[in-house]
Amino acid sequence: MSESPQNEPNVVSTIADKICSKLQNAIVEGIIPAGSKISEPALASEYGISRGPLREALSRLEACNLIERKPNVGARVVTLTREHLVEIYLIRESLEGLAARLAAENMSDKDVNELDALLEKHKHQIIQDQSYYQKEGDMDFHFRIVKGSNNSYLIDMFSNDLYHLIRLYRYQFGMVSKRVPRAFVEHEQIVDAIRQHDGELAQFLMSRHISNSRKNVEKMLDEHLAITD
Amino acid sequence: MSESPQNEPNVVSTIADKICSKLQNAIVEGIIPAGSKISEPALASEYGISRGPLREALSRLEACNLIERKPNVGARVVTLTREHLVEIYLIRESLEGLAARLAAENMSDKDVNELDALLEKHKHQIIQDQSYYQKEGDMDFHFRIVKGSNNSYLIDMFSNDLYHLIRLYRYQFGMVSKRVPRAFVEHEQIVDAIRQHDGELAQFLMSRHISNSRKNVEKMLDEHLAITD
DNA sequence: TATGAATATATTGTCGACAATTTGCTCATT
DNA sequence: AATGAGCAAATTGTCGACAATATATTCATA
Repeated sequence: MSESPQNEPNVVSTIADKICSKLQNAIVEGIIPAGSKISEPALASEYGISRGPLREALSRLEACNLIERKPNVGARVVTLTREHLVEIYLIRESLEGLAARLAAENMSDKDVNELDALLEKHKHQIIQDQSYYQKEGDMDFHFRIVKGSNNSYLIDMFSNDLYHLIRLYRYQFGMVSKRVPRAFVEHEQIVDAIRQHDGELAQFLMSRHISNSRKNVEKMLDEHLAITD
Repeated sequence: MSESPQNEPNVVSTIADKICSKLQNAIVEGIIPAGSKISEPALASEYGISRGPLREALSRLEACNLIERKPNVGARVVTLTREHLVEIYLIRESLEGLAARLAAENMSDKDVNELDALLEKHKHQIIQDQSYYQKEGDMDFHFRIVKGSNNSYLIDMFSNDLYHLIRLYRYQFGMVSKRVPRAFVEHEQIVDAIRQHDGELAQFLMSRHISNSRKNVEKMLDEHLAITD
């Protein structure tokens, strides 16, 4: 049910919580279009709730950079730009590089084995359904390593802010790349480095992995824009 | 008036905005003690407002990791731990390293000159008032470089989340170090690298600068704890 | 016709009251 | 005296209504 990366059953009790999750998905999937204005009365009646919990949800959406709010004016869904996407990738290079280093230093053998099992699962999924791996599978891998860092702020940033932004751009720019086999090999290299507790190497490989991914995306965007124009 | 790092006059119009700023300062300065429970009715009447905008403010405080909320239970100010402080420093090493690199690539000569002027100002302040440089002066320098990165998410994270957390720990652990002269030299080195548009070097120097700072803080905490026990 | 002021409409911000849930207390039972 | 069930008090979550602000429209004037 829940699209959020945390494993816990996620018993979202309050209305604000539920509506926040729904809105996150609605924005990611473009049901509420990028750049569009958000009307509080309209949304409230649409979801059958009052404006109180809705505004609480909007606060959180603002915090995770999915909407922008101006006092006394209202909220808009963010507009997607190539520049912002690059900005996000640069931050991921830096932050997930750190995460990989810490994961290499901290993860137990048991954790590493589970990570390996995940890769094994992905190997089969790639054959039968590349698109799944490209979306959720890749996300699972990266989030697993962030969790392995054991740094609460890192985990927090990833699961609250970055996670939704990454999904948003994946969904709406909807790019399917030829990089899947290459990316999978890079994942294997990263896990190897983590298993050997080689933090420096894990950091280097993770940064480069995301950097490669960024360059690939930039190239695709350029080509796509060239066609569109 | 405003303690926030952005330069704009910061015309906070809405009550929720003002109360959020006030609460941020109150928490940073320990007026609302770390680890204490927050009573919505009590706070609301204390500040002479209703619970609506207060809850909106609490949402933001939660987003910047100053308080923790549990549904149907309430909010508590975060508790300060050595581990969390180290986590924050690690993230700063990574993120501000990136910021320095981007700043070296992007900043105009005019921006670099202003940064230099800031250092010159600090040089005099150190002589007459070390404590100022150690708190706000250091913050000014680091924020200036983050802004120089021109990465909106980086700027956002720093000014919304990290900024307040850094101030919180500085205030409450209130450590005054002997590192001021050394830190100043490191600042100069970083600016030099930025002036030469040597991104790699700027990143390395900034990461090491924060890493040194972290080690110094860890050492001081250990000594302090040793005395306390 | 174009521009701008004045008004009208709609939207956001704030408030106080009620509902739902949790916490603390009382009291009976072992 | 200690434990636990049941009840009372307090706190959080939600709602609908009102106030303040911004946007849209109307109308007069150049």
